[in-house]
Amino acid sequence: MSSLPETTDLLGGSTGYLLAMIGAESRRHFTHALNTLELRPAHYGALMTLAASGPASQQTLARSVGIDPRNFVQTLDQLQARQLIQRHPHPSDRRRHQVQLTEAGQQLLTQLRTLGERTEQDFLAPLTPHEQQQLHDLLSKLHRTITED
Amino acid sequence: MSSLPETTDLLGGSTGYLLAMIGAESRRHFTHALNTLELRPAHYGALMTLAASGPASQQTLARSVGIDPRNFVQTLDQLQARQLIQRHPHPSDRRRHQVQLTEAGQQLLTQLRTLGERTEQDFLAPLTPHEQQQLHDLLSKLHRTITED
DNA sequence: TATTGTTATACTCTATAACTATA
DNA sequence: TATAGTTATAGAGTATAACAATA
Repeated sequence: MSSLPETTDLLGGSTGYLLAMIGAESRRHFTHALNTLELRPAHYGALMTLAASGPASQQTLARSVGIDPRNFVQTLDQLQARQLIQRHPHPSDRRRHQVQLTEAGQQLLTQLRTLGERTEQDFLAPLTPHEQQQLHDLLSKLHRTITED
Repeated sequence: MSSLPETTDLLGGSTGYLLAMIGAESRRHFTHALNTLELRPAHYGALMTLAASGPASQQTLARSVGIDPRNFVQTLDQLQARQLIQRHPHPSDRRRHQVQLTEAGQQLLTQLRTLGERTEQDFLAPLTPHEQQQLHDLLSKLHRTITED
């Protein structure tokens, strides 16, 4: 399904339900855009987080992206197969793998960033810039409190 | 994974990503609450929409809930097996099934409504009532424009 | 004992193709 | 030719259990 329920339904009265539906739609929108680069959201999250925070262990990275570390192994395998990331042994802890971007991975970042921004602007176009800022602030506040637990 | 990524990550700068993550978390929260009644979100959507709009065809109902009609058949089968809904032949169109709540289904609604409200309030607790209203308005506006296509 | 990475498995959600019976 | 309901199937996302190597 690519379309959301009509506005006449009563479920739309619930903010929680709206949040779940629009969140899913946002993800679909984003997933579709990433398809042009043959990437999925988890790949995007991994690459962007690596770019932002530098080399990290798989556990740290997985938690930052919001993916279960056990399900993250395959995601990294796929990125490694495309030579976008590398796994190195951690200098002092032999259990860990230090994950980092390759040159190819870094080169992809420019495209990834513009694609991300364009896709987001496309999705949020119905809102004014001020409303977009409001939405971002409200979501940030929710996000902050939820993750504080 | 039951926890969202930390606030320090750069993905949180993207409203679209926040939307997708918090939407998923809202759904998890809601799914978990519905578990106490051995129902899933699709069941909840079907029952609440039936209560609001009265008897409807499967197609109409599926679209109102936001589920692909092909995937909706099983959902209705399960509700019917628990005798919460009934399928009747449509009086003038023999292709259609008229779906409606049973008495048991209607009796469940009270629990469903209080559970829905309590769950939503729990999730949105970090926001003030005014902020909750703001969020609802913004999401409604997005929802309306998206479904207008 | 606890943690890192891994494999295997399962369940839900979502998406699509193909069929039937009716219109 | 189009629509309503159905069946079957496949993929992505998510979750859990169990294991080896290491701390």
